Amino acid sequence: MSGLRAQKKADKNRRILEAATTLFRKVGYDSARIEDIAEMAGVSVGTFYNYFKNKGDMLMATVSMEVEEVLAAGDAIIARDHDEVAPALSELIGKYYDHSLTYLSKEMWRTAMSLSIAQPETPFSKRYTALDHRLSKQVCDLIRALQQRGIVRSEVDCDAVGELLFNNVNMMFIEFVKDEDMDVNGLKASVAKQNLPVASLMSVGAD
Amino acid sequence: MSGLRAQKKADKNRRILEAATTLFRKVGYDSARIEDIAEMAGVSVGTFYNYFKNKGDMLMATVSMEVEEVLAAGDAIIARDHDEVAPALSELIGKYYDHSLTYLSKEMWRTAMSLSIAQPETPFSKRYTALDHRLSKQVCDLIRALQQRGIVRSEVDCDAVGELLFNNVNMMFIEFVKDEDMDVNGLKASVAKQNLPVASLMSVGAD
DNA sequence: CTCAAAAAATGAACACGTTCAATATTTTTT
DNA sequence: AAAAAATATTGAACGTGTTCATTTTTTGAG
Repeated sequence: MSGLRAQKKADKNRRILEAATTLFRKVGYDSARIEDIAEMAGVSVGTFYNYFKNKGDMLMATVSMEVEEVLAAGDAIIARDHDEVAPALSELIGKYYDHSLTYLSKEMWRTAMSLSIAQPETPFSKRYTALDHRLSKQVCDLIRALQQRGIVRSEVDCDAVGELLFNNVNMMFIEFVKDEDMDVNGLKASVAKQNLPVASLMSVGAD
Repeated sequence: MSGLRAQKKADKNRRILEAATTLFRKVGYDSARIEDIAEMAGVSVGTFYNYFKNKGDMLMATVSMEVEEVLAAGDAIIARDHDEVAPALSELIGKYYDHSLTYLSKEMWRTAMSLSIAQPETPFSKRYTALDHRLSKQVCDLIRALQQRGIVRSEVDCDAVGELLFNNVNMMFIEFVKDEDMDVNGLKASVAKQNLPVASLMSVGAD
């Protein structure tokens, strides 16, 4: 039975991941020492590094799950009928923000973003950046869908506006995770206010 | 002569700062060890920490100088006459980008941004964020100036649009410093493309 | 079943940012 | 000018992420 080794491996992988996410949420990313994670998972420090490239890589599993779910939810929103630009945008962006703290704490987001900027050549950063681009593309897709339904002016460059809006969404999210006192509703309100002029200018009918 | 101590202090401060920036640019931020910086400055490691709170704080002096200069240049641009939105925006943003690598390398920017996100409660992060806000406000000021000259539609919310545009500028700058192969001209072209629809929609006269 | 080769686990050792008790220097007081 | 107080310097020691030579476990062929 050659499955013994494979099963042990899968089991340890799961135990380490569980221990890490538990500790990250309980004591924070920085204070969760590899030694503690390894002990809680019932393995040695060396084994931890056998399963994960480094401490930061542990986060990516969680970030990835988070973003994949929100992308799926976003597709469902785009598929629906919308008759105004601003509410459609608010719904998609609101979904991003509402979902954001499901698996990750603000501190975990900060760490993930920080790592992806600090070491852009690592697999971690490349995966993070790829997820970001898929989100950006989704906002572009929404604008394009609205344009095809005749809600957005036909001369508007959907990709240009979509990227612009998403970059704002992203930057505001950075401000959000940097400020422990800021809540999701405040964030959504700020972004809605920023989007409004662009949304109304690009709408058909309004002038 | 009570100036002996003060003069020594100023001298050491300068020597440490010089050594650090030299090494950061020569071998990169991560590879520049405190021990090396201290040795090059002719002081002990302990003394380094007497003058600077930590390694990251060394960067802030440089970042601060960089941004202060660009803010001054930006004010001069805003004061000038403009008759179109897009070129005015491009000029201000182009100045930001052109100036950005004067004192800091891409790696130093990445480190600074990364630190400011990872530890938002530190003085480092607070200073960085404050500089960011002043830049954001400057973009708002430009839009407002254009509006007062009758170039931007009167119903446009200048702060909303300004923040949106600046957040895009900022996010694109993050992409820029994450990619060693991207040059300033490519960056400027991308941002100009993103700005164009908004610039033309908000212009008086165009529809 | 035995045993050699492959795979996995281990924890001591290392690197580097940071701290701090001890020491040295400068300034002030008398 | 001597002593006391204030300030500055020092480098060994510490904490924590990461590496790697060694040991243990698993596998499959003979």
